Amino acid sequence: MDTAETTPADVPGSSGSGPRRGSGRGRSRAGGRATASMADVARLAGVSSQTVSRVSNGYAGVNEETRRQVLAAMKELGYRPNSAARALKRGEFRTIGVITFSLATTGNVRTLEAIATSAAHEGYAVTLLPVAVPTQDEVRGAFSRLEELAVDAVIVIMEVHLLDASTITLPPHVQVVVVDSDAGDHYTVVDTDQAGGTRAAVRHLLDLGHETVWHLGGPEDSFAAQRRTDAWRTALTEAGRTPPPLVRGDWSAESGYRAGLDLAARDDCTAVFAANDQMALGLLRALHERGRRVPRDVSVIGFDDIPEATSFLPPLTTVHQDFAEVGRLCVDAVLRKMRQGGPERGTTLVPTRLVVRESTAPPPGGGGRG
Amino acid sequence: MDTAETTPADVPGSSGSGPRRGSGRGRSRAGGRATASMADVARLAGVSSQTVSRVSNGYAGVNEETRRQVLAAMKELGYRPNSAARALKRGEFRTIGVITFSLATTGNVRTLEAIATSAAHEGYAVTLLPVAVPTQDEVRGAFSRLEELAVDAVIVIMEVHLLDASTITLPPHVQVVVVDSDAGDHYTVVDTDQAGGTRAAVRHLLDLGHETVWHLGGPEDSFAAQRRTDAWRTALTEAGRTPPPLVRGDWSAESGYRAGLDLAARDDCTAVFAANDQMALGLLRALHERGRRVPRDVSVIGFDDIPEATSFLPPLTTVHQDFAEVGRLCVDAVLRKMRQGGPERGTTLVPTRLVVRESTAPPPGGGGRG
DNA sequence: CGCCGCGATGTTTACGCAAACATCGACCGC
DNA sequence: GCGGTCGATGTTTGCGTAAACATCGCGGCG
Repeated sequence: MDTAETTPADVPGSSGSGPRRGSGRGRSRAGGRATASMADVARLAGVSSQTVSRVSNGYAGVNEETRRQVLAAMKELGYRPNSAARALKRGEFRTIGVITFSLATTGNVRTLEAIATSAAHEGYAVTLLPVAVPTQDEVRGAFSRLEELAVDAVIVIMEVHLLDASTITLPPHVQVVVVDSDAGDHYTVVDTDQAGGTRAAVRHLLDLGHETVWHLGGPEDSFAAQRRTDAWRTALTEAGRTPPPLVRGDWSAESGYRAGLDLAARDDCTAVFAANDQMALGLLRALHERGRRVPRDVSVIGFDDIPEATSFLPPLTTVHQDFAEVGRLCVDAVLRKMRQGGPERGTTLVPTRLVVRESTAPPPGGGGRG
Repeated sequence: MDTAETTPADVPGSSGSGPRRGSGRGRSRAGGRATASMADVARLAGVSSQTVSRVSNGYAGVNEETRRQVLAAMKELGYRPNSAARALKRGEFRTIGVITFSLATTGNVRTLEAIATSAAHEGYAVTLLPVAVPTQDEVRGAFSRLEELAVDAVIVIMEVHLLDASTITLPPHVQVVVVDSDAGDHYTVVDTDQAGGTRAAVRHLLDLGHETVWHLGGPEDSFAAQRRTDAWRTALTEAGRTPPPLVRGDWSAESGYRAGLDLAARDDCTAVFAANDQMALGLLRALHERGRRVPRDVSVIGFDDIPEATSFLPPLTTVHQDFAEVGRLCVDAVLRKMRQGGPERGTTLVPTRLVVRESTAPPPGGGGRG
């Protein structure tokens, strides 16, 4: 409407003057006019398309006056660079693929969010690739889909025995960074310092005077869970205590509840370290139902520090993980690898810290050594 | 006529054996060989690149023997179609962009997950576009970034007064579907039946004998929250009850806790409908701290049915939303719009249902009408 | 005074793929 | 047996962009 004066003929895209594409060529998708191309802009601005390209990419060596005209033409036509053509020409997509098995856990989601934000900041888009079932086949399938997909690099957020290098072929130029895995030897890995967090949690309980610490571990096939379990055992052993039998859940609150029912029945259980906050929640419920008060009778520590942890009954002492930092580092690492081309193996650890709230206290008997 | 004999000149695209790309032309990124193109495959298989294309796209009309040879050549060279070239040629990217403000709420995440899964199923990729701050500017920015991005359609998961049609320009061919918004008049909207769920919740409490139902609402700028609040008020009014003053939170458990502290102080408050489960969790804690037992003294209902709701103290009665279905329908709708080109306004509602657990009971006095 | 260099711009070309069209041989029916 | 047809394959072309190279005009300098 504001372009009322514009004579129909001098808006090129549509029939300009020559029989360019007027015939309905191009993709006149869905009844709408196709988008303007550089050539359209060039014609309107009275320059060559190469000059439009130069302006579009912010090159030096374009006369200020010319630049202004081109920009005006772009605006008038609503020109947007065609990213497919760009990608084809440049040989890169400016896109990072993220493969993830589940978005059910806080950690994965927060990491993903941070990745997306960091990537956007760097001018990269993020393509999400969900893997329905975490089987090797599925993962392999995801990777091969990803190859055809328009991505320059991949970040894998996943427990990964599934990531078997021998079965997965990636185009040589696609760099990979893995979160939360044991794949340290073959890949670049970014993770939180789970061992450190676990140690801090166990120490905290021991310092409060507990004889030992029980552990409600995560599923067997999770390396994160395994690492927490290992660290728990080590911390206990180092302190000269005997690790009680391991109790396992599957990350869900429900499984924590079931395990908690057992734990509640044992009088010698005065302190439990749960491998995540959800299970701690279920545990809390079980203990409550069985009349074991927290923290008076039993102390509980979680892992993750989900926002709701402050509202548990009682507010949960837990190990905080900085997922935002993990996401950021992933993007950094993968971009660095892309630019340098180097393999750059090894693991980057993001510190964790213990957040003490109200679910831990000295043991009932004569705790606190006094 | 096959590879070896091919005179350099007769395979134009890449000059047969000349200084093709070996010299580091093309994108010899990261030290690796560039990927094989159709022409490479064609040469190896001794066919034209068009035939390779036909095989690659599963066209009929290719001799079985030829097809086998082409497939073998593809395999040998590790050929992967270049999606940029494909997109350029076809004029579509096979990608759906998802704009979302936050991945902090269960609903958004679950919806996103379902979208990604459905999209993958349809052969579409999902590009994630996070919007840091939910201001109109930010949203507009996201949209314009999205335009340059390689997407054919957009799904917006967002509370959206921010989605002001007048300020947002989209390429005409990019279809939009909105989740969780009031934008019904201007956009295609998919949402859960929040009013229905709310009504069910209020009815349930009334049926148990409560005189009225208090409401812990979500933030003012959320339409989802607003709709739940409206429906609560309506349900109460229809039943001839007087809606008590509205109490507001911000979706977080912490805010539920704060509000709960107030609510706990009122003896006339025997039933609360919280606008989401997180706030209900905080509410539960506040009530517990103040010695008001749930459900004996006060009944509580949430909204969402997050997995942890079963492990609250007590297990939470709540309104279940089928986010997976929402995601699926979004993809369906947006794909349908793309193919038909139609505007197709209107709202699709996914049913919700009340899940009764242990946080609701007749009121303390002489509830249950007897 | 003609040539060089340089800044500004235009022209050509190729990225990889797939429609559109061309070709080519075999087989059919009359 | 010859035009027609059909299945299988090849050739040309162009999508929108940007690198590489070409051109053009101008001012300075030997």
